[in-house]
Amino acid sequence: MKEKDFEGIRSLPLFHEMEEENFQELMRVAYFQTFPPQIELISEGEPSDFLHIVADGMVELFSNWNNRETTMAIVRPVGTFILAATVRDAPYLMSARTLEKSRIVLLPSQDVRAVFDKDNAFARAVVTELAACYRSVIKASKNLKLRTSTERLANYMLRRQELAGGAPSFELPIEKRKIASQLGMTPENLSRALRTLGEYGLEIDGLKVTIADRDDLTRFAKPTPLIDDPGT
Amino acid sequence: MKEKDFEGIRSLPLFHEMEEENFQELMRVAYFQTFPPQIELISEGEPSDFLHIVADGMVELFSNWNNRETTMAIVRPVGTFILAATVRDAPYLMSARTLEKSRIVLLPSQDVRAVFDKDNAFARAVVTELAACYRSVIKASKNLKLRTSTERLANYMLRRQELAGGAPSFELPIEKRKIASQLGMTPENLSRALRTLGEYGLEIDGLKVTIADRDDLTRFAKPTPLIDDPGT
DNA sequence: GCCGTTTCTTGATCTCGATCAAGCCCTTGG
DNA sequence: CCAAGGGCTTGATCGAGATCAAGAAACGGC
Repeated sequence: MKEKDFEGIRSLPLFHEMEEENFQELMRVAYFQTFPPQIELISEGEPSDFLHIVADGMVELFSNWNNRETTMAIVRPVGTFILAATVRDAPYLMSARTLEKSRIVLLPSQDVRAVFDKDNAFARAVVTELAACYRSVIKASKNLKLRTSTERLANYMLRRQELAGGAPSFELPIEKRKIASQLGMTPENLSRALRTLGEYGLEIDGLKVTIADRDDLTRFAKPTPLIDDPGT
Repeated sequence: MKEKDFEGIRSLPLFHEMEEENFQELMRVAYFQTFPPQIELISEGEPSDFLHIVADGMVELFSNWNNRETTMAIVRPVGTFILAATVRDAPYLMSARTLEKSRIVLLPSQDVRAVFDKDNAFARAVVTELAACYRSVIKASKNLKLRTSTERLANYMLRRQELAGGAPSFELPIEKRKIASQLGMTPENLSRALRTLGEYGLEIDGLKVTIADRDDLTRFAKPTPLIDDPGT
């Protein structure tokens, strides 16, 4: 079981170029754990003892303030989270919970920092990864500040369609309330915004979305790589 | 003139620990330029040819979409910007303009990447800096999603007071319209929110702010290091 | 298969914030 | 000194989104 995970982790850009010896060392000290759904893995404010890797399942990153809560991101296999806190040895800024049964790999932060110090390829990969994380949050921030909720939803749907392979019909990956929270809106509002997007050829039935005319929706959504492209 | 700047730059965490030789190399290939106010230094979407350092003056980072514009951050001496784009060799996600007469140091991105590859101390510093940038954007995002505009303003004022040394009276560093845009609100709304904060002991006259009772304002603002602390 | 829970939806209402418009004040340049 | 322009404030109105409430649909557990 562990060996299967090794491959997946090794294939991540973050671990792909590092020395085999150092990779093995990290795997040796790693904890492999399976969690049921709805388990809070970490809480914001706690010291960052582990770098987390989602080997299987799905994890939600969220934050609280003054009895309000918001979803910051969803992490899917194979992805990592809390890299920045690990690097800086600072408290977590977000909490994390499993959304479904998930297999999580925990790398002790101090070991990650130790390998970082002696493995240049790994150090480079950490920098590249962090820069990517930074840019994706900047994009999320632009999305929030420059667009209305319906515009955010339209672009979200276009992106989901791409990730699903481009077919006119596809399934939403998470419940709508989480999508709403991620997009900075209420579930009620999401419902209404979906009806609004019907005017631009978007049909929804449960979690199944059908985009009749992509061009039509695109004209409304006005996507730009400087906000919507996950890679660059 | 240049030598004076050297010290300021060298004192930055980003450049402080690197080899003197490599630092000198970077300074040798750097461009030192003074710009008048309101000059657009870079535009989002352009390739990232230079890492920028604000040696003197003030620079606004902003973004546009669909005829809307928002202020993302203000960079003050001595601070850098566009580090993530430089590292990834990816297009700028934000534009930048001078707000006042500013002296800017431009480091060619490829030289920065070259030094990064051979100087471990610099590489480590880049990672630390990027992690800090990432965390500050996450905080900004939480601020936007979890708070109302008046709550954001109250916390902004508390932070400004700290940065000004803690005295009851202090001056705002930029025009209110920029503050409004940074906080994700309109100038009109900022004006009204300031009046609202009067109920909690905040007085404003032009750019001069007086906080009569910090505890009172704090009870309303409910600041938390997980959103408002710039350092951690 | 049924019950209880939770999510989703829809409608009504309200609040926050945006927009539009006008007047004031300050700065800047002639 | 005056005129022009821009930033700031204030009021009125509008619109987006939040909240409250209730019913419908989906899901999970026994």
